[in-house]
This record gives sequence, C-alpha cells and structure tokens, in this order.
Amino acid sequence: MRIATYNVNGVNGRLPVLLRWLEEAKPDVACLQELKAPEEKFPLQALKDAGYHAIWHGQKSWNGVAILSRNVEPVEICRVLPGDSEDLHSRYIEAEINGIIIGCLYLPNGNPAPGPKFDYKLAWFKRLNLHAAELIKSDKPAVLTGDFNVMPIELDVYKPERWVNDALFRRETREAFKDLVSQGWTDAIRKLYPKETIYTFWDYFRNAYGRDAGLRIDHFLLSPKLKNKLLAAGVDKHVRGWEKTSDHAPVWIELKDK
DNA sequence: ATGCCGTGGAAACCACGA
Repeated sequence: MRIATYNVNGVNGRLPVLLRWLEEAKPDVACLQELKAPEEKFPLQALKDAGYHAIWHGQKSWNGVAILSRNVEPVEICRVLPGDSEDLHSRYIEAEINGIIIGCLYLPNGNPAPGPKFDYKLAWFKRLNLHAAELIKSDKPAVLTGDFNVMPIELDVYKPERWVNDALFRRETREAFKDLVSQGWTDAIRKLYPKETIYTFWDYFRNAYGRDAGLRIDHFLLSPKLKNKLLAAGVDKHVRGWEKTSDHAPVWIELKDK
C-alpha cells in the first residue's frame, strides 16, 4: 500500500499538475494540504474520473485538507483536530482506509515569531500531540502525515544558521516535534535515510529548486504497529520542476500489505 | 537578510505562505 502526501498550494489552480502526478505515481492514498478552496469548490468529479474517492475539509482562500483513496472509500473519523472549538481553520482530517488510521494535517506556519501566529502554532502542536498520544494508546496501525511546517534537525535545512529564529525551526517548534515522535512514532524518511539530505519544499524565488536550497517539512509518522511494515519511502522531486507546480513536492511511503 | 513568486479573493491591491 502506497500512501502519499502533497501540499498542492491551491487544488484548483494545481489541478492539471495534481492529475498528472496521480496518473504517474498512482498512490493508493493521497493526503492533500492547502486546498485553498471552499467546501463546494473541491474538484471531486475530476478526481473521481482519475479513479479516486475523496473526503475533504475546505475553507475559503486558505488551508484545506483532503484524503484521496483509490478503489476504496475512506471512512471519515473526524475533520477537526480535537481540543479547541474556537479554531475554525481546516487543518486536519482523519480516515480509516484498509484498517489503517490516516491523519492528514496542515500544521500552522507560525511566522512571524514570536507573536500571536507563533502562539497559535504551538497551541495547535500541543493539541496534535494530545491527539497523537490517543492514537498511540489505541494501539491501532496509524499514520500521521502532511505539512508539519517543521524541519526536525539541521540536516533538513539547506542553511540552518539562517533559520534559527524562524517559526519552522525555532527551538520550541523542534522540541514539540521531538516530543511527538518520542511518543512512539517513527519518522519514515529518517528511518530509511538517517544521514541523507532530503527536501520536500523549495521556495519559488531565487531559483531555490535549481540551487537545491530546500527544506524537509512534509513528514510521515508511523505508529508502532506500522514501523516494521515500511518497505520504501521517497520524494517525487521531479514534480517540483513541472510548469505551474506547487512549491512542495509529493512525499510517499510504501507499506507491506500483510 | 529579504515573500524577490504564487494563489485566491476582492477589487485592480491585499493577505498569506515558509
């Protein structure tokens, strides 16, 4: 079973690129972030025609998350991160597919830091960690994936010294990610490639992609039950080089079926 | 060191992103 995550940066503006990638990569499950589309503007028919069922949580202009699944209908578990009924951003959706719980998340950016946006990021992170702990406690096979807006270690940043005060790399952010992983989650990419430079995002400007000045911020966390089922993982880096592409590249994992 | 590019929505600029 292949599961992918892709921050599309506008699901409608990016539809040709998304369909091209789905056709090429054919993931069984694809978690999308930054739909930037309200609920009723989600391109369901085009995705159905491409062979995917979908659940999504849209929002006008910003955020928005979706889970696509080939052949089987995702069974929605929830569409908000528990813990704050005042939080109206669509940043989390969770479903069960083939017996695996899949949480698709878009963690807040948090810049500028410090400030209210950074406070929101840390508060959201705290709620995520509480929810993740519940998933661990349930002992079910689970995957948490999406745009975490965190570079966990220096190896994940092209010039770490420039990012120390950024919301994506500040001590508090990295510590929150570390706390999350230490609940018992496995960072799939780092399990298979502990020492390699691997990026999932490149800025649009300054020829960042051409210079490979990137960041690793899109992650797969595997619950203990899935840790030993990880067969492969990677980044579809070439997709970032396509015309009218997102600033993120798709990331994927392959899990043993039985 | 930096939103320099790109998206969406409303209004022909602005908010937001990482």
